[in-house]
Amino acid sequence: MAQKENLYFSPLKTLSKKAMSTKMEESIQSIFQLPQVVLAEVCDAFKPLDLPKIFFLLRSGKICHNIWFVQSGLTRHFYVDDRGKERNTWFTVENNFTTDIPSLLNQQPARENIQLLEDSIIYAIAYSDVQKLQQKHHAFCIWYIKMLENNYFHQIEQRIDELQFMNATERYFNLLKKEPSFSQRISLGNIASYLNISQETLSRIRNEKPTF
Amino acid sequence: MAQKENLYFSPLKTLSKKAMSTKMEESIQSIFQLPQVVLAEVCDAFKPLDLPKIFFLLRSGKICHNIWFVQSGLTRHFYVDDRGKERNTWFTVENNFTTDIPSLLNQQPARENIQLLEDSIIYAIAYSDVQKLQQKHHAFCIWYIKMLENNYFHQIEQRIDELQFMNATERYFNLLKKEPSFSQRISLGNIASYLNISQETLSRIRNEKPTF
DNA sequence: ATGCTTTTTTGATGTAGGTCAAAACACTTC
DNA sequence: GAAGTGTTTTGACCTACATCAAAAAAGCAT
Repeated sequence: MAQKENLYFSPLKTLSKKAMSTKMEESIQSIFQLPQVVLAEVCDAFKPLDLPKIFFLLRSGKICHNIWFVQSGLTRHFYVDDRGKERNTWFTVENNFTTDIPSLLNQQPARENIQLLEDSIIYAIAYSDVQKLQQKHHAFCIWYIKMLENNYFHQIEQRIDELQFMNATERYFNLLKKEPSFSQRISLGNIASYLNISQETLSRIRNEKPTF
Repeated sequence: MAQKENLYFSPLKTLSKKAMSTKMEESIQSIFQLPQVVLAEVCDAFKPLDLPKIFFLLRSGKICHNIWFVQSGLTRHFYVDDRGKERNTWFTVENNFTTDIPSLLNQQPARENIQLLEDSIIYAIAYSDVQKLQQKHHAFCIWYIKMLENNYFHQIEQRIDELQFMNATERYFNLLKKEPSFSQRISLGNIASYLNISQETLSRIRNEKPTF
């Protein structure tokens, strides 16, 4: 799974403000209705980026400074274990916020990499701006709490459940149910890694071959 | 693991306000320094309870209305799986906040039970009061965000890691390192359930007997 | 101390899913 | 279309840990 990643270490292309879609505004407002002034400020803090497949939003070892909103496209979060194997921990699909929590909150080097699996339109907000907005606007705090609660907690609690209480087959079909598009968009190997199943076993599950 | 739980279905004993320790105040202030007025209001919203071992803070099927602060004592979170087996999902030790997120946030029946493993002093705040405080005090929002971030995220991300990337032996020693007191305070069976290991295997791990 | 209950340990056996190696398939690119 | 690269499938074998059953130990009440 060696990537031609270095090709893409060019500076981020920035979309014009005008090209900034209202889709993100909608996403923001659907979480909690912000006053127009605050909304404008929040949107202004999010910088739109048009990025190619294979680009790294975050590299292991670097400190994470952003929260991202995936407007279109797909990311995978992974780290390299002590045996050199890439381990996927998360995918973020369009209309979701994402970041690396441990690195962001403690401003410490990230274990995770965040890489694009598809050409994507991403809005990035600096964590320093998030903190400023928190200080400045009470309404933003409320929005932020709800964003964490809806977006983050829910998903993460489910993930624990899957890992703790489902077997390989159940994990796979559970994922298919939640994210039907994944089987087309993400390679078997990447899905297997996320589900903590070997490629071979996932292949057998997919083809309903019993392990005999 | 049949409990004599019903013995304790008496109304909650409430401690006098005077008995309310400053320990919780300290815990609150250590997360984020609140203005005196706000702090007073927050403390006032937390009701102290002196509860016996085996008491249930939350029962599966009920809607969770509170966030709790464990001043002293210990809780276990568990649910009963489809085969009738109790599955521990979490322990909360003194000086930590706890609740059942899925039930609290969506005000839906809980899957989890939260039960005391020791006589405990618990401070309970109604979620409705949390929401009122959020609306009323900007500072409280900031405190709340930090509380979630420090308290919750960090622990929960670690939990995913343990489940996804560690084997049984690693999970056990990792827990011992993080919570050395657990081996004294919590029965082997309860620890095994939390670690998602059978009692027998955990017993062998503890006694360094290889599985042959 | 003497039961009685609950928890922990030990041993024997079973199985889900991992690992290794090779073949089959699917893509790009020339 | 052939060659090259990456991905998926297949088969043989292995291992970590579960399950079942029974014994031993530890907590309790009386």
